[in-house]
Amino acid sequence: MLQVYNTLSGKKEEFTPIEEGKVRMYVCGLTVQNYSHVGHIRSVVNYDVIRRYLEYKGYDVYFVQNFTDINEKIVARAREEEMSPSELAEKYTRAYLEDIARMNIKTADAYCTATVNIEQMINIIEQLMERGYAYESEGNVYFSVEKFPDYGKLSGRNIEEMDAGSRVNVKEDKKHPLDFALWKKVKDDDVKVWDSPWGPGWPGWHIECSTMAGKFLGHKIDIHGGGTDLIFPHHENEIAQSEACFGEKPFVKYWLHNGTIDLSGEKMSKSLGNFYTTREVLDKYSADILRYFLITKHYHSPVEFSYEEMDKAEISFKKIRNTRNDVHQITEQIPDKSDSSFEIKSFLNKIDSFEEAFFAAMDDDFNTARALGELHNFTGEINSLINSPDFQITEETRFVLKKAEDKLNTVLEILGFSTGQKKAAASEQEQLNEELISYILDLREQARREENWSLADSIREDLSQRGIKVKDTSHGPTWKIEDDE
RNA sequence: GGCGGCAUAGCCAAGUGGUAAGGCAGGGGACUGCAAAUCCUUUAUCCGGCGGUUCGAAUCCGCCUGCCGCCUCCA
Repeated sequence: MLQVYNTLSGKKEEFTPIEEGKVRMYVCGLTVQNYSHVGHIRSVVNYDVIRRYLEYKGYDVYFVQNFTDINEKIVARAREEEMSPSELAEKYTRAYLEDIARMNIKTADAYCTATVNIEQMINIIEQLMERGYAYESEGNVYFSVEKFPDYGKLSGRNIEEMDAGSRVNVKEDKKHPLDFALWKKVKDDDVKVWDSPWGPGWPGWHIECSTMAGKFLGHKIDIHGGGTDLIFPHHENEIAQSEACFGEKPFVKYWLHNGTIDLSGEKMSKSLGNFYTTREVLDKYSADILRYFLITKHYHSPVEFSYEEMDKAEISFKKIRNTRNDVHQITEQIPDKSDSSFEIKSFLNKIDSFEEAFFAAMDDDFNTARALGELHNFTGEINSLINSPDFQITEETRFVLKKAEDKLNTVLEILGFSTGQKKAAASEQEQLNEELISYILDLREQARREENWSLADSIREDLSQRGIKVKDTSHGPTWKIEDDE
């Protein structure tokens, strides 16, 4: 049974989608004003894993993500880069899509942007005004929080307390300090604005998510995700707008929030200027390692990013990957013998208990940290088995290890790691290459048998120079094309 | 000032009532021509502090201390 922590209730709840077998999922994307940073990518990886897991469990998931492509920041950044806001947004949207492709993120079923949905937003703002939830003031339109009794239910606040403690300068044209903009008047002559019944301007930030979630997923959705820093006011305001306009509640059944990435104890963010972009980290480490680093912690917790910890993650992840590769090498080989006295049947139980433990962890609010711990236990068992002195490759051991390999591939796939096995699509050229490498290694084995270590070592070194890493094992040499790790 | 969260070994990190997963680093072995990898073993009588509830708490309650997030743009 899958349980998820719902910010709305503050508890873990059993996950049951609104419509059986289907999951409608909306995740706040980013303001496309710059390259994505590690904090963004953590969020993306997190919901990628959640989505993959839901799909693995058989749900038909429809996943939508937005881009905020117009606001004051975009305009400011566009000036800096001397281009139009739309050009800037396009540039960084494209960069983002490149980043997530490198990260092996499954693409959303739909991406949406604010600027192509202005009409729908205006429509919703009009409805809110008709229903008395919103008012116009000097060309701006605000949502009136006092008209929405549930305001604060997500973030656990109430209007009176907030009002008392407010330290923010309040715009005088608001009826209540917490009222937020649905439509903003913009008088900048150099910037493209949109016409509206209230004059030229552009939409407030929050309305785009209500509008687009409603448009693509309907008025009630199963999962809405984002960073903890969006709980208030962004998601609180989304609830207010959507429930007030569509009249259905709850707008979102499960609110999921991921923790932020910190640097030296402070939140990594563009406004603080303390961030590492996704691409600069990916220039140093593979996507798998960054992903591993991110999911060894529970997704709610804040995570301190550092290259020291990335180095540890690299070593730790490679253990898992090496085991997967070693097992694969064995299952690909022709058995030495048809049978032997080596006892392996009991290992099937270990495969089963691993499976059980792994999925129990994932069912517990997507506890990837625990799941990875179980994975390490399992790879340890496998290594212990295949490295034991009397291990032999027989039909039987191969059969059992094939099961283990399949299990490993399944969980690595769920967690979104690259599976790396591209054997199926090997071209003729690749096959020829493989045959040549096998041939070279056969010659090297001959040299080794003759204890011609200098020749054997220089062959290994030369191959390594060409990106082919050779490893001598008790079952003979293995090789692989070096990845960028 | 308000709301919320966190505090587990040298580091990272699971664990929400039954007696401390996992990874990194370190110690000791093994395997090995070398390299790479791997295995075994070891490292918290204790979970920020003080009280309380309980047969029993890192886990529940109270107080205290420290750190962080949000309340302004933010994944």
